Amino acid sequence: MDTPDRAAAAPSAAARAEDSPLFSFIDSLSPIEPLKSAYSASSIQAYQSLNITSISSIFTSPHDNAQKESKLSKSSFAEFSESEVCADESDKNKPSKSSNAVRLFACTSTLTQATHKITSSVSEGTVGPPEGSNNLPPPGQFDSGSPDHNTTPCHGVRSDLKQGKCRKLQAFQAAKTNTSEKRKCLFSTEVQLMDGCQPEKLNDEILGCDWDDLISATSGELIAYDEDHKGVQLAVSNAESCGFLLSKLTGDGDISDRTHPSSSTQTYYRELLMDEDQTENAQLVPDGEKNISTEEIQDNLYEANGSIPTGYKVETQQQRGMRRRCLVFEAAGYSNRIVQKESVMDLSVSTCKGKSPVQNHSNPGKTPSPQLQMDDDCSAGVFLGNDHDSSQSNSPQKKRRKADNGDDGEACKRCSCKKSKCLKLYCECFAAGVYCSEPCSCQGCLNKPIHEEIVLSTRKQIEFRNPLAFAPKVIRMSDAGQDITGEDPNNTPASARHKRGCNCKKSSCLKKYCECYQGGVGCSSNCRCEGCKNTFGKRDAAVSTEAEEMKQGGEEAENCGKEKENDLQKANVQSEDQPFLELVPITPPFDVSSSLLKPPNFSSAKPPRPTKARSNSSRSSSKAPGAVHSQKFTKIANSGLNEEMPDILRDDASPGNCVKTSSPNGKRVSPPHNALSVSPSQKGGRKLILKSIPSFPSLIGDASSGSSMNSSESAFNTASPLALGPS
DNA sequence: GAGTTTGAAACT
DNA sequence: CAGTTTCAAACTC
Repeated sequence: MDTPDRAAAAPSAAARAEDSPLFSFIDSLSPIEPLKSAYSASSIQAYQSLNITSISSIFTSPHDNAQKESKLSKSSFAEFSESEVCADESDKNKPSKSSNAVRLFACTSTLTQATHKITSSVSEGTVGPPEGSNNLPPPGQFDSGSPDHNTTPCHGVRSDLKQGKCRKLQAFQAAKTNTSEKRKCLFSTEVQLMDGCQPEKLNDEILGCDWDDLISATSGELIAYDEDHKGVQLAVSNAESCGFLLSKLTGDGDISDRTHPSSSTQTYYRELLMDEDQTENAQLVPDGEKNISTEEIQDNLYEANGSIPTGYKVETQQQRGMRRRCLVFEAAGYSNRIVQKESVMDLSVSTCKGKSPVQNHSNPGKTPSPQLQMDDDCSAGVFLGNDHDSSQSNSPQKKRRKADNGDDGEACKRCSCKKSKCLKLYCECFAAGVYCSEPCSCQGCLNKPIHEEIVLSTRKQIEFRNPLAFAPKVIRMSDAGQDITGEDPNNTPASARHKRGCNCKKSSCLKKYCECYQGGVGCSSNCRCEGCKNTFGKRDAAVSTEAEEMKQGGEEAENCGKEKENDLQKANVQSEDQPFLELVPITPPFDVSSSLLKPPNFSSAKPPRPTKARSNSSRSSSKAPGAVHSQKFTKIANSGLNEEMPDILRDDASPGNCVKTSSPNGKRVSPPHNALSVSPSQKGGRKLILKSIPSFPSLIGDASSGSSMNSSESAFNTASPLALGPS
């Protein structure tokens, strides 16, 4: 990292963002790194061998985290405090101040400065160069981790954190082969920018405190690399912490001036402490001190973009949005490519939420260049507005910004869970398959990327209990039909249905308590509502209509006919928790169109409910909704999507598909999990339609994850605007 | 903003 | 599987 002859690489790196080490690194941070690698024993061992203290204890700063402290999920406190707080606050467990740590910080510092420089070169005056010869605040400004803050409880290292680290490490390993030299160039150049400040020296001067503590947790993997690549890879592989520090040092601009959180964020932070952690952490975290979650550190990798040349920014924003949105994709092993497509999708489709915090705080006064314009438009803000940073969102400014963006409030509205930890379907975010994000006001949230394992396992459990738990609640066919085919605008919302059906009693399906009404669809026979007055379509009408259809469908295969008849009877007696057989088959195309092809609809609705892309699952396949409602399906398809549907989709369900299905609880039925695979034996239109579901791969059945992933990927591609394009 | 209502989700 | 409880959103004031 201190090779002088590489100094010249910095400008070129700035100019050629795509070739830059950081870019490569970020690019390598695939969220779907194979879990195996993430858990590789070697990685974990290397990490564990470091006797790492927690990140929370590392980045505890009462001042320098105005931007981020409010981002802290309360879970960060709760999680760490409950089981992982180590009472021993002494230094005895701290790793000795290692050269690695020194290098890391030095690297960070240099990177910071270099970034400043690069950024400045991109847009002069946008980000003032760091102040002071070393451009670093005095030790006092780095209260976090300072001896003064040794009272901060040192937390254990979360296993998921380790895994995440290891995963990133793997990613880095994969990427470093091609980019290590470039990184070296970049970072060596950065060293040159330090005006002769030696890393160790810098560390000694600036830290004046236990920065080794700060380093230890996040630099575990880096240290492992340090042997081979010295500080270069150390810094790069520890981009998270580097990013964190970057944001501290540069992203937030002048630390001394910005260390004091805005009142809003501070308030938020304190609310976090008081509301949830007062019983757990309040006494452990003195007022004014702040722990920085690992999640936050992850975020900082992206937030570091604030001081990163524009060329990097878009890419990392995509990554950011990716993380925000692809909760399940990650777990299911979606390819990074797919995820990126999703990101692109977001860019083109998603609502314009608040601009990125990065942009806000890192590019003050920037004169937008054509490119930096790109960052400023809504597409760029989507991701950051969608990410799980909460600090910015909680500022009135940001909220106002969101409101100004014109989208209805619901688009930005998120959960407010208090007790569910956002790990139950009560949580809209969790139910939607997304991580909680800044708009959320949840408490004790575990629905965060950092709690990925918990989230996924919980999802699994819920899915196991109810395979359709995460399926879209409402099938809006009218929008889809209009969007895709441009036909029949008279396709009323009533033609769509709430899949599971509501159970309203007092709301008469006239209020948003009613999911059908909320979804803008009429009630159906699936509903068990009383006194239905759904303006989008009453349940009684739906039932009678379906009854007629049933009768007309007498020529259907015998088994299917029987099923239908039974279904009709059930509907008529209004006592059956009829699975959403009726419309499940059409869900995918409609969802695709409504959520992906029709931005207005997208934005006006709640976070798009992820449709389940069912992959192989004996459970579901054996209980496939079948063709009980094949005629309905056909009718619907003809009315709305016939032109757009593949021939196979227009095919009436074959008798073979007439499988009566039932959910475990009798209320919900899962579409075939293998619907995504285009198997000849699964030629039923339903399954092929499901292929289009832009949804999560089933978490059920890991054994089929491979096929699941593939099929999900296929589904996703189909769902993606990119895939939907003429190409 | 606090309190109430509501119905889905979770639990037993 | 039905009844109950829990939960958070929707709603009202």
